[in-house]
Amino acid sequence: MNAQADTWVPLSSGERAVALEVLTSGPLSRSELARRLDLSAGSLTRLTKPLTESGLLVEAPEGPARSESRQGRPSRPLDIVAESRAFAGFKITEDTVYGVVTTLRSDIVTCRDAPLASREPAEVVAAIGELTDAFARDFPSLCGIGIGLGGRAQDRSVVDESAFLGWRDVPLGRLVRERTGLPVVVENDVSALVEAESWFGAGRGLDRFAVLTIGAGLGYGLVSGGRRVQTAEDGRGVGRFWIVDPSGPLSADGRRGSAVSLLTIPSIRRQVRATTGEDATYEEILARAVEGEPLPARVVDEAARALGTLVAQIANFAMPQKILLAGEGVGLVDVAAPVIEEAIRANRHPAADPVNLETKVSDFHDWARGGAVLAIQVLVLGAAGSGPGPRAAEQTRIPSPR
Amino acid sequence: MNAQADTWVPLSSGERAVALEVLTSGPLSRSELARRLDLSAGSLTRLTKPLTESGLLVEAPEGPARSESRQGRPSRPLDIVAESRAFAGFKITEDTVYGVVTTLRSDIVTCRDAPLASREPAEVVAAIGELTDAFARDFPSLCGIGIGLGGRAQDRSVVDESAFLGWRDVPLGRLVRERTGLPVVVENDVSALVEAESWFGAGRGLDRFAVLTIGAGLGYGLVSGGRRVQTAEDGRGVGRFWIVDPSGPLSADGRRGSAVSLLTIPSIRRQVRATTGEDATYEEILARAVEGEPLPARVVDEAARALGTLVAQIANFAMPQKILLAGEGVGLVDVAAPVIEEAIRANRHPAADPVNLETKVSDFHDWARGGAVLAIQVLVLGAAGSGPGPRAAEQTRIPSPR
DNA sequence: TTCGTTACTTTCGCGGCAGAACTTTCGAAC
DNA sequence: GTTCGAAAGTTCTGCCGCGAAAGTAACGAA
Repeated sequence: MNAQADTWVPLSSGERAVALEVLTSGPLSRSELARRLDLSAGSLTRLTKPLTESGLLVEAPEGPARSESRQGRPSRPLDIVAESRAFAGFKITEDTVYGVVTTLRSDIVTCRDAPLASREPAEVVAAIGELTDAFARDFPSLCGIGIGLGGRAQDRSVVDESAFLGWRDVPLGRLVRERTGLPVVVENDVSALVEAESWFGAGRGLDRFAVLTIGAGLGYGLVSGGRRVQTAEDGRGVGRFWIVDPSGPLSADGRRGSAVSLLTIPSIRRQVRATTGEDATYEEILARAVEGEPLPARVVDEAARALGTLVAQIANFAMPQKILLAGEGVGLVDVAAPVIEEAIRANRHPAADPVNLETKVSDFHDWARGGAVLAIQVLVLGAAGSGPGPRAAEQTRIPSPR
Repeated sequence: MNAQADTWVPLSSGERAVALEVLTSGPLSRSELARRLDLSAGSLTRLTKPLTESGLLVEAPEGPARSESRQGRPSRPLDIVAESRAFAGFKITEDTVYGVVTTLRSDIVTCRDAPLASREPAEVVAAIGELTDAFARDFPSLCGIGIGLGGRAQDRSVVDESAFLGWRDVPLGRLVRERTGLPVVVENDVSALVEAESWFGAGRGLDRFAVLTIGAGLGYGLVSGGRRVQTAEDGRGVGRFWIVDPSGPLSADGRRGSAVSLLTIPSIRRQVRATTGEDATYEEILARAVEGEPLPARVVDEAARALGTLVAQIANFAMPQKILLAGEGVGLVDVAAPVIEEAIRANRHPAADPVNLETKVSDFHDWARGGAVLAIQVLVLGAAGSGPGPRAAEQTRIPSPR
């Protein structure tokens, strides 16, 4: 029952494939698994037996939805005991640490936040430590911590640089590990969100998948071959150099019409403030644009056009099967969908496949959940695996033929 | 010796992996192959033995370059007898069919072209037939035909639509097959070039690889996971809807600053003609821009900026390991490299990895070579395989873990 | 000569897989 | 209710592919 190992690494490659498939794609019968993994029915019996015996998989409680009048012997869906483990995920902002506890499936069980008096590493570690203590009281099965923040992390542990925290080379992973005694993963927040959506969210099972986040800044992540592509600019504030409209508004750093200057929440608020003189929240601006107030409407329209242009460029060049819009700034989509769609149309071939666009409003707890997913990945893959996908060793080689 | 099968399909998966690796990456010793394919030395003996016995692989003649003072037993590189087979590749333009014969390695052995009196399918088939007859006389081992053209092909056989030929639903594959008796593949020319570069050219062995072609039109192709991504807009004249500069010059179809209107050879010539009044060739315009003539220089500069912007967008969003610029219009790179680089810099994060950009001047025979590569692929993979990469069945599934 | 080194071959044994036969459990037809 | 077919799952067998280890071959260096 509780004979689960501390990591899935001892599982054979076939067993791990089964466990991962069940983890990411809900309860699945053995025959369905056989189809998905391209294995014979016999192999599935062999692979699932040790997994059910060790308690990692259980036969699902057979929901009442099984009234589907199918013929033949009813299937026995296998499921993971998602609640058997708990994971803590944190998102660090300028003034608050947001924390969540999730199940193995990354469903959020609890939220709890802590204000930050300062941005000193010690202060942040203390806040995370106290939150973790509280989490561990309620969830003794807590077995991993993932932390997402705006900035870059080396080896998923050391914060290389974080402009908004003013950090350089802070060994956050080690500090939190020493404070809590739990394994810790530190990663850029956008990267964590991309992993989370690729494993458990909108990008589940997709080969090519793109995420664009809109908030205080912009974020972009690409999944190719089922694995997130790592780049040198990850966590360094992407989008300031995506010039959407060379004749657009001039930003503080001397560039015209960058995506950041057109699309981020602070930029939109600044533009409205500059023209109307009054300070309004993002939501107010969107509401006033809907009501037809000309100045906010113009700013929002410009933002929507920029967003549509970006989405079209992503679709044109990266050709993902799906694009996810996330972050606190996606409210724009609700109020300006026609403009966005028009901009996409204007920048994309009419015969092209329609852009598979999904929008997900994310608050800070969703970002924290991304951190928890990293912790889940570490348990499942051992060490710093990144995404279900071809073996790491294959990354740079020519994949096998046919 | 000549006991090669008509297709590699009877080979086992491991054998085909070995043969493909040798085919695309020159002569390789068994131990080097073992490293690349992640197999043991013993397995390599097992896999290579039937391949050498059947004559598909031979021990390389051991070039004199082996003076490398390495210790131990000298390696016996294995090679493919590239000249054992010949392949015909064709590129159809408005007024000419360009033909080449290549080896198994896609090295061009012969070129021969035929003028087209009309664009009627019968005329084109006749021209290809005559060229093939001539090729077959000189190369009795000719065993496949690949045809590239501007347009879309269904099932690699039927020309769906081709605007410049004025064709719709022309069964070109069947017609040429009946005329020549050889297996025929028909494909969009850009797609063929992408396959060729991905297998034998700049994109060899790369997981993510992008190709941008500049000529009478624009072309774009993306390789992800070692396989070319197919899209609905392939062969339908891409780039007319990539708005690079919303305040750019107005094109005939009412759009401003599209990549096509800024970058293609006809557009550049038209712009120069409109401002100077005289008709100049593309090469003349480039030369006059270099000499400092203001009007051509301005047009060329704008084109270079557009190209740099596009390259940056591709790098930003598709994150390929390499971008290849190809086509007849890449002469632009020679005369305006600094402007292109500046535009890339302006549209890309300064901390990002430098764009791995390669330029390849392509004439029509290079396009024809792309067709030949398709024929090679058919021989090697059987039927319509597309690129070395994960098994086709895996395409839509979640790849196996770790 | 001898030794270490590297490339390749041979042999052996194990693990993972498919395939076939079988069991279980359902719906549908009679 | 009985029978049949269909689908899910299990058990068993055989086989193929791989790695591990030992053996052979061909070199350079001491």
